Amino acid sequence: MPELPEVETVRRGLAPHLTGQIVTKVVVRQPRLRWPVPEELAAELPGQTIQRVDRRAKYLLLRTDAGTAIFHLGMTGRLRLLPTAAPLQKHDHADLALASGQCLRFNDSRRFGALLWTKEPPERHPLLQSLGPEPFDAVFSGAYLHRRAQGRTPAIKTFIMDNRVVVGVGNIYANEVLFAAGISPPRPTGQVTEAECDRLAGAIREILAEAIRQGGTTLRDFIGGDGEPGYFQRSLRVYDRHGLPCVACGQPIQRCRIGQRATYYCPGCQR
DNA sequence: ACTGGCTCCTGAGGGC
DNA sequence: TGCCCTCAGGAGCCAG
Repeated sequence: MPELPEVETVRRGLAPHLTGQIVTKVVVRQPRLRWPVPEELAAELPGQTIQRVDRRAKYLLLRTDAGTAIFHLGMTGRLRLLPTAAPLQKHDHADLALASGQCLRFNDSRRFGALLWTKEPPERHPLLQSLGPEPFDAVFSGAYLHRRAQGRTPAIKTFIMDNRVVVGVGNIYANEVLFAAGISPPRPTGQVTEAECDRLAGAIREILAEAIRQGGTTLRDFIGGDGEPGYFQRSLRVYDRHGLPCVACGQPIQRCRIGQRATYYCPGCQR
């Protein structure tokens, strides 16, 4: 399940292979993804040179002079560079064929992902325009979080997963970050102190940065297409550890649901 | 302006 | 062994 670190890992893996490449053809086999794949993509992208491969939140942006292709990997999306003639597998929904003879192939079993096309600057796309800061932006800080948190009653966990507040914190990392910061997930957002917001902002940056660093070690798997990174499995301290002893104090990890999401925490370490 | 709940989809895993 | 049910999850969307 790609979270921000995996999307960044995919971007870093793909960028050197895609930058400067000419897209020769777009093949869409299954246009019914999270949103329909726009017909303009296959009409307007071929012939264009990919100038840059960027990331905003969990969106990958392939910029050309005519427009930008936007990928979202959803839950199960995979992007791989393969020979154009590589045999198709189940759920191979789209190919961007390149002048090099390779193709960028999008596979997504659950179809929560997306492939879009915009002629406007992608920052103005409806899906991107109301996104909050990147966790590594200078404007993202404990003071920023604390200011945004004022007067909010829902759980702090829901708050940090809100893309309008900060991007890139999915369910797994929300659990891990709150454990690292020593904050109980159901705490009403407005009750979290400025000192706690400082810890929270720091934990978000550190845990995502560490995950990106570890994701880098599995870069070749993405490109080769025969594996996916398992880095987060090794580092998880609360997620999916229901009933197991807390790594810090030994108390059993508790599980509950917040906003329809599985939530794990240590009642001893998190207040 | 907020906020909680629903929804898309498929595959894994548990229970019987 | 096999079937059925539940669950998982990103994030837009809508109703209250």
